[in-house]
Amino acid sequence: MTPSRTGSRERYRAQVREEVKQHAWEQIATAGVSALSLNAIAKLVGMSGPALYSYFASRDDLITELIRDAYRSLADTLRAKFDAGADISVLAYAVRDWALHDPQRYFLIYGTPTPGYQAPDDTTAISSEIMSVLIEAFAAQPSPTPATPFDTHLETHSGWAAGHPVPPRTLHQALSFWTRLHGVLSLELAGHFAGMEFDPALLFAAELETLLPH
Amino acid sequence: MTPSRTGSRERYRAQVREEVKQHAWEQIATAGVSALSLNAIAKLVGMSGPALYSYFASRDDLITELIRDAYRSLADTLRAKFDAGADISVLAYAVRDWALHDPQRYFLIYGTPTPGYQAPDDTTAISSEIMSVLIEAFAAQPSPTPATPFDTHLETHSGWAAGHPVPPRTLHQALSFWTRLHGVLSLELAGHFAGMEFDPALLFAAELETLLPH
DNA sequence: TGTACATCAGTGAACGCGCGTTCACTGATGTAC
DNA sequence: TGTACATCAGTGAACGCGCGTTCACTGATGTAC
Repeated sequence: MTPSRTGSRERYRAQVREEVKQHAWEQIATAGVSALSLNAIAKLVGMSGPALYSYFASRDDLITELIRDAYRSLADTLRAKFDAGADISVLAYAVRDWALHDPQRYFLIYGTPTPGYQAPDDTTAISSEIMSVLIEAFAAQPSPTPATPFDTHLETHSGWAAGHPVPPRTLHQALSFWTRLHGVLSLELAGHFAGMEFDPALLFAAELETLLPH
Repeated sequence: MTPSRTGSRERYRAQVREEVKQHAWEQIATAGVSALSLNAIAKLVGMSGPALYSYFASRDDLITELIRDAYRSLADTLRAKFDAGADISVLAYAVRDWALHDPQRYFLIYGTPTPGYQAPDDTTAISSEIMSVLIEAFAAQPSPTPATPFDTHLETHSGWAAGHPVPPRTLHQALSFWTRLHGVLSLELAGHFAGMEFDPALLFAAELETLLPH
């Protein structure tokens, strides 16, 4: 009500944008990103199709923003946990929870890439924020695992981790954390373990175990 | 020419079906499965849109057949290699080559699932054929790695591998083979290592190494 | 070898749909004096 | 407190598009006597 100096219109705009995104996520969860339709969302929000164009420049623009938000959400989650003292194991389960909470959001980031789609710069920046947390977390724990040829390779190919003066072994651990957990999670979420009676959570735990000092 | 007893019309039909699939794969490789269009394919094949309906019942039907073919191709590749004496390491690189050869085919199987899509029974059968080869391959090599809690869990949850009287440890190895290699491959193919200078092939090799007796 | 018939591949028109997006315009909301 | 003006959210009509799919029909191909 009180038309504040910072603009009540702006607050309203932000609110509508959020509501649109909310419905967009629901559509993605229900039928996948390819079924996302601006007109359908508009109807759900209670507006006419064209009205959305004053909130988002285009359909692709909306999707890009959802991707950005997804990266941000994961990065912030991990950063917060780590700052609160979480170790590798806790971070692993944070990733797992995050993924299980909304599988299609997970796949929007880590699933099938659209050929030709070029991610904006800032999402790759957020992506490397995630790597940073992992590297810091591994740097903070003992690393008894022996060095491999890949570690030697990393000695001369670690410019991407320049901000982190850690041994290659640590970078390798962060990469393996990422790939191993993604391996279990994405197959689980995609239903590839259906028909096998085992509990995916235990396979996840077993993979995590391989990443910890024993 | 010689109208044979087995039917030259049938041979022709099979030929057209193959040609249609060929173009379908090209479309998928170029713009992803969601961009696959029957009318566009028909044009490429030199026919009218509706003509395809005597070859495939529907668009979904065509896609399902492509999925089936993809599974078949991977299963046959691995089975052939194994029968020719391949060990775990060779099988791993066979998977990698298969994936790199046509990333979108790989993602059609192992990528983002379409919510609500129910895979036909025979594809899950082929999928378990793939697991069979892996289990047999691990059963044929020494397994010095120590047992884990997940192995104990598998003792009572391995009905899905009933055809293979092997210790749970072997099943676990086959599962880890699958998840670890998929982890590296799918992130690599999706471009998530872009910007990092290391060679994904070496990370793949390092992950493979963890699966071998050392 | 030739004719009569059945089969079937492919066409073209049509249906209905929903999509993204543009544009000119209306009515309400906030701002300034 | 009241009026005059600028801003801006949202509408409705329209454009053009391509999609999957159906249907009645034509012309060619193969089959049987």
